[in-house]
Amino acid sequence: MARTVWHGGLRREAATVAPGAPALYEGDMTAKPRRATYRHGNLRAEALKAAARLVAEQGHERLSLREVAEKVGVAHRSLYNHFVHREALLDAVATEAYLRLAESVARAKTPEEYTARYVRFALANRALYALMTSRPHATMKHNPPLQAAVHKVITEAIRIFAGDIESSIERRRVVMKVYITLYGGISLYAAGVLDQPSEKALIAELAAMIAQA
Amino acid sequence: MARTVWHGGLRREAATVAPGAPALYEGDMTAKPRRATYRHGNLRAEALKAAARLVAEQGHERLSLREVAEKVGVAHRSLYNHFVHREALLDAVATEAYLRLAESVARAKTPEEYTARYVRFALANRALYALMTSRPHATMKHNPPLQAAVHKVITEAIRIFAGDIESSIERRRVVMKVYITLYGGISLYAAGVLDQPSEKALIAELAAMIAQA
DNA sequence: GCCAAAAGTATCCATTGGATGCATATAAAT
DNA sequence: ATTTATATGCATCCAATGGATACTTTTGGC
Repeated sequence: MARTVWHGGLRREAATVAPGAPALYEGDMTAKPRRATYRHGNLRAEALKAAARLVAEQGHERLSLREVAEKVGVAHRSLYNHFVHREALLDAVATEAYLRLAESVARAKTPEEYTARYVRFALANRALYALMTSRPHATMKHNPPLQAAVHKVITEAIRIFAGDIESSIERRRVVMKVYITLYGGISLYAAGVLDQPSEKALIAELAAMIAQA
Repeated sequence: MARTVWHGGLRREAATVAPGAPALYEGDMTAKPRRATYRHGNLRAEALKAAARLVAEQGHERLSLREVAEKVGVAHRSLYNHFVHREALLDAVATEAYLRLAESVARAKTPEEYTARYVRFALANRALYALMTSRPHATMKHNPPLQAAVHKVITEAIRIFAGDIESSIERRRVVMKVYITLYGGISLYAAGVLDQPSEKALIAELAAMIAQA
């Protein structure tokens, strides 16, 4: 068995500091853009931001912890102090995105406006939307912040689409219809299957589908 | 820039053989459980079968070429003789799945039956369905076999749902509605978001949504 | 029979997520 | 003001993966 120990792109200068060494971080600030302070200060938030941008650029499947770490200037392992694993980081990114979406749809006053806001958010942030909808349902059940964020979006849908419906069972049915249509429509459109002439036309079409019956 | 893209079962460049090498493969048959024959015989087909099973078991994201190779008893690199890369293998698996689905829906005689067959296939083969719908649209455009397989499924939908519609534009609209509803409904149901009482109820609900207007 | 292509194999590479163990900065307790 | 705990950061290691290169063995057509 080959024990090939591959030391990635390791370029460290030999000298590791001996135990009990004097002043650390003295003069070798040349090697890497070492941060001024040992503590980062706000790693979690900045990592989240960097991750969100990377997801938007390359899709969540391609997000690598190491790339995120490099962007914010820390060792990749440091991220584990704030996120138990890669999926947790993605969950956190998704949570923030849901909150932004909720904020937008909360301003809707009509079914058409909700539809428009939802669709526009999804299409303006396709990779992010793909991430949001990719979170396994099982995961959500054990991630209160994420669950709460999703709930906000749904709450607004209930307010708009089923506010005056008595039967709770019927209310449920309506909301289901809303999301089946929105999710299906956006997915197919984003995938290029629906070569609709425009985003506007898509919105109109989906709003019409939802309005039926 | 080369616009090659399908890479179906195509073979790469010739493998210039260097002369006069010392004979390996002589006496050290002890090391690994070498297959009886050097040639596998039907590697492509068997790899496809193994891959399909693995996808069904663990989802397409987790499929590893090495695992597939091990299942069929070859070196992982051998798969590259039949599939240019991992994605091509997944495309091939998806293609076969689409053909099976097409075969099923082709037997449908009514809209309700089409819906039922489509939904049942998707839910009985969730991971496979996820794979099928995950193929990037751009990929499909350059993969004739996959494209053809998808087309068969759609053709049957046209026959069933829009057979007697004159306007081609209206026909398109109807088919779009069918897939928006089916895809959205199945995705949400499979994700656990729609806690419908049963598959049967889901089918009825989706069929009703499609039938409207 | 010869030989080029087809179909395998071993081996290497870069990159990744994650585990371990240690170092250090800051807040809390003394 | 020390001491101590804990949160946060780092270097290093590891196994796995997709892919590249180079080589060997079959096989089918001549």
